[in-house]
This record gives sequence, C-alpha cells and structure tokens, in this order.
Amino acid sequence: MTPKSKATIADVARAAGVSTATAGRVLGGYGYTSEEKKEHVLKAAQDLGYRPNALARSLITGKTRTLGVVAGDIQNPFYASVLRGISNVAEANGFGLLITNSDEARAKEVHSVELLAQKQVDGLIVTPSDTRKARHLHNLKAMGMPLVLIDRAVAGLMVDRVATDNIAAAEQAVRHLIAAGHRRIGIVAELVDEESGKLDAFLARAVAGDPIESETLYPSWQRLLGYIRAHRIEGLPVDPRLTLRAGSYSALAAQAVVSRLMTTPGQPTALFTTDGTMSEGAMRALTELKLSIPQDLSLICFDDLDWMSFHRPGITTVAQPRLAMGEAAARMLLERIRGEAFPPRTVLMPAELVERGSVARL
Amino acid sequence: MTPKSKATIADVARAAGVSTATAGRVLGGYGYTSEEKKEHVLKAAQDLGYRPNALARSLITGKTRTLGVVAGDIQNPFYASVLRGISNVAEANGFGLLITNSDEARAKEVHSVELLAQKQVDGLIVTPSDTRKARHLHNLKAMGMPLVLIDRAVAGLMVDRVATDNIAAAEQAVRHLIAAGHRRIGIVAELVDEESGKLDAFLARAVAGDPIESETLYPSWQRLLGYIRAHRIEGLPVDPRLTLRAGSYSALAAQAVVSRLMTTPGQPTALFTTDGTMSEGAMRALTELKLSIPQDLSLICFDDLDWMSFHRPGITTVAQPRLAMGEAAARMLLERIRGEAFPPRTVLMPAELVERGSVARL
DNA sequence: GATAATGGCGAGAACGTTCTCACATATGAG
DNA sequence: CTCATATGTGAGAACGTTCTCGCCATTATC
Repeated sequence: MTPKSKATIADVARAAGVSTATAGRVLGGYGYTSEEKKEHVLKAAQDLGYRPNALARSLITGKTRTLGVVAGDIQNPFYASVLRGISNVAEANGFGLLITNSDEARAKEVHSVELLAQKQVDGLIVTPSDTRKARHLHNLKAMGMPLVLIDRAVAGLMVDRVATDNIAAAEQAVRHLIAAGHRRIGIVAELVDEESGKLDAFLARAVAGDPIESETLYPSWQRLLGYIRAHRIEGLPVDPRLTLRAGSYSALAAQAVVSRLMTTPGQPTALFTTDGTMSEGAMRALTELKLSIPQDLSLICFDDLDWMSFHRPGITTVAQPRLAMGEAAARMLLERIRGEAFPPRTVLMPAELVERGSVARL
Repeated sequence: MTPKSKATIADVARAAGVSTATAGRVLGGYGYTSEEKKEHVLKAAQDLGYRPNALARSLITGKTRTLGVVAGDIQNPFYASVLRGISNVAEANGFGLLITNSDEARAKEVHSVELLAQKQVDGLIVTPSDTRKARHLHNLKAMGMPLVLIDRAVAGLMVDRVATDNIAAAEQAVRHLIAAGHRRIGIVAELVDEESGKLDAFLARAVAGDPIESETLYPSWQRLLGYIRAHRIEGLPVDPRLTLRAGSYSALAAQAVVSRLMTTPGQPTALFTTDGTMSEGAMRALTELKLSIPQDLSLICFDDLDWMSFHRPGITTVAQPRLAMGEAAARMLLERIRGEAFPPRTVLMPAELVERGSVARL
C-alpha cells in the first residue's frame, strides 16, 4: 500500500520466498515462471510498493528508453510544436524525453550533446546551430549514436533528417505576391553568418543563376534563395536594398530593419518574412509606424502562428507542419534505435500557403 | 582523438597503468591523486575518448542530477515559458530535464510521474491536473521525493508551490474595467469540474460573501472569484448570464461561448478572459463577428501573449511572470534536493496589469 | 528404459561507476 | 627515534538490475 522507502528486487524476492532471479523474471517479464511463484512475487511487490529502478536496468541492458533533444529555444512556438510532436511519439512508445536549449549557439549545443550522451540516451534529435563546424555530431555518428537532424543539415554529415522544403515554399509565396501585381517585394530574414560580405556575393551568384549547394544552407538562406528564384522565374530584378538581414534570431533586430526599410525612399509594396520571429518583428514595426495591412503594405509570413488567423486582416502565410515534423523525426529515430539500417534519409516536408487577407491586388 | 567505441574507467586505468580506483579518483575528482598519475590518466582518457557513464555513477551515488517536469502541454505558451525558466536554472546547475505532457488528464499525469520516478529523477515539478485526487503525489511526498507544484495547489498536500496571485490579479483587472465605466462585464473561464451544477452554487456563495477555501481552487475559479470580489467591492451585481464557462481548456470552446454571448440580447460592454487559450477563443469569435475592439467591446485578457503588444489596438492584459515562475520553482526544488528543510513554502507571484488600447472609457 | 527435450528455478557474474578499507610512504612534532 | 598526521594507492565491495549458467524435475521420443 504505502510504499515506505525504496524496495528492491531482492526485498521482493525475500518477502516472496524466492530467489532474486525468479523475482527478476516475473517483475521484468523475461523468462519462465510458474503461475504460483508469479502470484507470490506480484503480491510481495504490491505490498512493498516495489518500483523498478530504471537506472540499474539500463546499466545492464545498455538501453535507457530515453531520447535526447537539443532544440534552439523551447519557448519559441516553432520548437514548442516540434517538441510536442516528438513527445507524442516518444510517449506512445514508452520513451522519456531529455530536453535542452542551445539558443542557436554552438558552444551550448556541444555542451548539451555531451550531457545527453553521458546520460546514455538511446538517440538524439538535434537542430544543429552550425551547418559547417559540427565535430561533436560527426563523433556521435562515428560512435554509432542514432541521430536525426531537424530543420537544418550539416555539411558532410550523412544522417536522417527532416525539414521543410524551404526553397519551394518561399518561391511559391513570393510568386503569389508577384501574381498579385507586386513588383517591389521586401524580404526580412535572419541570415546570420560569420563573413558579413557574404550576402552580396550570395545575391550576385543566385541572381546570375549559378548553381548553389543549397542542401546545407541555413533555412533563412534557403528561403532567400526561393525569393530570388521567384524573381528569376517571373523575370523580375532583385533589388539588394529590399533584402533585409536581421543578423540575429531576434524580433527586435527584425523590427529595426523593417522600420528603416519603411521610412526610407524606395519602399516595397509587399513584404515577405522568413520565420515567426521575423514576422513578429515586422508586425511590431508596422504597428509602430501605423502602416495598414494590406493597404500600405502587403505581407506574407513564414510559419503559421496562432494569432495570424484572428488578426485583422488575417495574415497570409506559409504553414509548416511543425507537429508532423517532430513526429516524423521521432519515428525515424526510433527506427534507427531498433537497428534498422537504410541509407540516410532526408524527409522534405511540403509547406502549405494559406491565403488570408494580408495581400492586396495591385 | 576519434572515440572509437565506449571506453570505461577500467580501460583508461589499464592504458595509464594505474588501478581503476586511481583512475576513478582523477576522472571523478573525488580523492587524493599525485600530479604525475593524474596527467597519465587524463592523457589516457583523452586518447581513448573516455566519456563517463552517468547511469553507473547515478546508480551508486543515488543522485541523477536530473529534474522531472510534468507540464500540461509544452506547446502552450504558458507552459513553454515556465519550462524555459525551469530549464535556465537547471542548466546553470548542471541538471538535465526530463519533460512530459499530461494534457491536464489525471491518468496521463499518474503515468508520467511513474515514468519519471522509475528514471530516478532527483526531484519533480508538477502542474497537478486534479486538485483533489492526487494520491500519486501524496505517495511521492511520503517517499521523500522533492516536489514543487506550479500554478495550482493540491488539497492537503503540503509542499512547495509557486503560483500567480490570481484572485488579486483578476480583481484588479475587473476593477479597472469598472473604473472605466463598464457595468456589464463578461468573463470567459475554463471552469472544468465534475459536478456541473457547481458554478451556480459557487456564484451564489461568492456573491453572498461566504468565506471560500480559495487556496486549492483551480486558477480559473480563482480568477472568477476575483471577478466577483471586484463586483462586490464596487457594489455591482453579478449577472450569471455573463459568467461563461468554456468547460474545457480549448480555444474552440471559448470561441463558441463568446459567440453565443455576443449574439444574444443583453450583451456586455466589456469582456475578461481568464487565460491565453480563452483569449484566443474570444479573439476568434470577435473576428468572426466583425466586432471592433474597443468600440463594440472592451477587452482585458489574462497572460501577456506575444501578439497582444502589436495587435491593433494593443490588448490590455494581466501579465504573469511565467519565466520567473519556472525559475523560482526550479530554484526551490534544487534547495530541497540539497536537503534544506524549511516548512513548505508558497510563493504567490504578483501579476502586472499592462494597459494598452483595448479598454474604452464609457 | 535410456535419451532427449522442456519448464522452472537459483547461484553468481556481469554493467561502470563510487566508496570503504587497508596499507604504504612521507613529513613534522616531541 | 617514535609517534602522529597527511598524502597517495589498490583491492574489492557496493548499487539494483539482467543474463548466463547449471541443476533438477517432468514429459516426450524412440
């Protein structure tokens, strides 16, 4: 009844008058046991309030039935949804979830991965914060740790991966704006990168139609690429003054660049934001400047946040299947943990353009 | 360099030419060791890519340096923020975080708690889904498991607890509406309860000014109580037709009741929503009915969600310190884990009314 | 009636750590 | 010189499970 203190298998065995081996068998459910002894053991376990110690079990089996996740920031709706997806399938399969935040910083990510590895998780789901320098992830793979990447890839790291088809999604969104008659379309993207001159070079190459290794690009660069492709396809020039780099994953930074964009001559008639945080920053800027959507500026966002549906006007946006992405990643990871050995898979999930009222026809 | 496969302390000891005891001492940092052997061991550990097995360590020390959390739903902004707060202090103290969702269902919560206990977490943070029936939590406490409750209390369970001062916060919000000249104020609250007749009885008692044991009330009931108190203080009658029960923690349910309220005679001039989900449901209803804030209806919400600041008009709301609540809970839990033994503490955090543009003066 | 296969059980060795000893050596005090 | 104290080391026992044996019955096979 009242589980006083911790009872072990040995205690249960003693109370039931059997060996620890037998008690272990019925409690662990892994060998032959007579109905009679089984009853005794179960009774004793019940009385003593026996609770198996997963630590000891894991130590010997080598399996913890725990998944590790290193997300960017749990508080961000994108990660929150992805995590919920992961959690759903983990729970359905009896797995626990060890969760950490990297804040998109490589050092914190390395630290997280180390913590999770020490705790002997059976597999790891990571949104890598650096698509180039990721020795810790390569090591993980070399040691045989099942690993699934979400949202981004790592150059040269052949592991399972699930992401949105960013280029196609962005291209569709921007072409939608062009089809509505817009010719000057701004884009606000995170676009972090060590080399600050990279944006111009990238623009030049993309506009020229040079082939670009897009797989290992950060999502915001991929979405920028989609933006450029849309322009190329529709025969529109890309004005570099309209490609805004926030430089960090922060709504404040986005607000600042959008504010500047809308208060200097040569304003766009439409704006494309490349993720939830950029969308929030843009909205703040527009509110501050008292600009009306879509009269003063049309808007298409990336990622469907709760408020976009009841905002007036409704915000047209590219909806990523966040929950499904998490679920898919978790499922793939569990398959690897079970030992299945296909070649590394990349699941590119389609995003859906949900049209609401934030785009004006010109 | 390249950590081929798992190296144990014994492997390192062998490579360094010392006993496992000595190797353990330098790697674990817990005894005397000469500088010379220390170097050898460290070198060997480096070469072999030694990574301590936290399972084995925990098994013998009895400490896992892992906190368990059972939240309602990670995807909900309230829980997402609280979790981030918990995560911040956990990380700063070198603790891992095992997270589960209860979806506010007792059965799932029991299951979660059992999982976390088996995994031998050092302590547990729970948002209990049932304030009365919680034997699993009583058991936990009886077994000496450090436990902190967030957002809600459990009748008769004397453990540390952190919550918002809901009654005071709601009272302040409603009085703000009354001061602005509103006389018919609606309230939308979750108000789940087994007995469906309870709302009327509760209303009758509260309006009469009968003393009510408010500590173990669900937050939505507490906020309703604050609403009633505000009316009493200001000498205003409470019209039961204006107290809306969504009945479940769902935006859809809230949308439905608000829709009905605003389309039947005797509409209120202001509305108070008691949590983020209710706010979202109310916003959907208002958008659907094309009602303008604050011209057609004034609004005060509970919990400051991202969009409320850039919505036009800005939404006046009661801001809970979600992050700080999580941090406080984690800090209290860590103190208990360290063995400090004050009597059970209740931390009631003040909420702040942030005034924006959703309240009209009548 | 011997041999083999099967069900049921217990002793004891794992798993990879930490921890308790006992013991060795060096240093300082009297 | 002797005793105490501090520093360093290794053997081996924990921790609470699972797993591999070997043993004993019982039943099936020829």
